[in-house]
Amino acid sequence: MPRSGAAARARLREAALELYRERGYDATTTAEIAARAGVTERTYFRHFADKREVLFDGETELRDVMVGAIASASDEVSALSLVLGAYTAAIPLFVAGRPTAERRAGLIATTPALRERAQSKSATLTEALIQALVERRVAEPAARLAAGAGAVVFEYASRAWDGTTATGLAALITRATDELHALTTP
Amino acid sequence: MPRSGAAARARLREAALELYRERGYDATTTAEIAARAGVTERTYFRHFADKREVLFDGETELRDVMVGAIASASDEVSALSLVLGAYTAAIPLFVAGRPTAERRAGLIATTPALRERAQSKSATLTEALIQALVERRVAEPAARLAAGAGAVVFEYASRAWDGTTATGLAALITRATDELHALTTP
DNA sequence: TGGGAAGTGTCAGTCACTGTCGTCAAGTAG
DNA sequence: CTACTTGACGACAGTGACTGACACTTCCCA
Repeated sequence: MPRSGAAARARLREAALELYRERGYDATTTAEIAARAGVTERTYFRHFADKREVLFDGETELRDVMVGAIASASDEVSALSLVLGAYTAAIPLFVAGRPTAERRAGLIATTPALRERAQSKSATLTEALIQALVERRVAEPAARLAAGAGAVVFEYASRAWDGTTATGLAALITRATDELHALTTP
Repeated sequence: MPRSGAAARARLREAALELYRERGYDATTTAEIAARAGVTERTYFRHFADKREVLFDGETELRDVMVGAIASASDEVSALSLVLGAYTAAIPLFVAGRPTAERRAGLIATTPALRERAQSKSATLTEALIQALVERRVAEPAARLAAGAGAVVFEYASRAWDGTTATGLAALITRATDELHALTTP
């Protein structure tokens, strides 16, 4: 293998996060990001598809872990359990990524273009989970409902999470599921 | 009042939908849309914020109807009932918009940029419903869970809908809620 | 030691989107 | 009927995101 390019990619990630936070997303250009990372603008676009994508690197790893969790789960569990198990399996990734996630959170929340991309990412993730469920012979409509419900439950649980212990988040997930169950009871 | 501009806006909507379907979203320029509508590119951007937004005109009307349904609902109903009632109140809009919605559906599904915008729109709608619930003294965390669950339920129901009768969709919504209840039962 | 794969720089070009200014249509007040 | 106001529109220049093509370099492997 020739030059890896991983170092430049990491510098681009860090440079973009810094600049977006310093001057705001709209006020920074991709050329400035590239300059701070010591590369050309053209190289930026070889690593990231567009101006937003640089903030969402590593999503494929998350997806692989969760899809793998569904594929390798034991039989005889409900569709929702598979989905929630996938989110639980991903908790270590969330704990590890907490420091940078915190720096990104406010930025994404206050920038419409980035919020849009974040929503798209989680929708794509849900779609991947549906696909994984279907490959486990779960009927597609049921898979969609389970994956959607799992996403809502996880988002609800992670909002109440203090970000420290993995077991804390796991407990919040089961509690959120109970609340959803209660909510749908007539 | 001077010239209304509503006619030009409608022509732009129709021209964009036609061109996007004929040549694809990426292969059509905003200048071409404007030309077919008989206006300037600059006028296009006075009516629509960007190249995608032209396909999502009329979302504010949907939001107003649903928020209004929550605000004017009778007391003593659960948060989820409020949300599902809002979707039910919007069914006539879905029935009326069916013809154009069908032309947009395939286009949006096959164009990543448009899918992203569509997801963003439904997320914004969910956010508006949360706000409406909070103004009815529903606690914010519970409001988020109810609005999220309602969105999942509605999306699940509308997928199974044949698009003809309003009562059919209403029945599918209650059935989807039952299935979600069953799904969360341990 | 040569050769090929992958990363990068350079340059030209397209197109989405914006600021600004002048003009014109359509109401309204006098 | 005239003058004035209010928005919609056209014309034009400009910025910046993103792409295609080509040349060059670096590193690994045969």
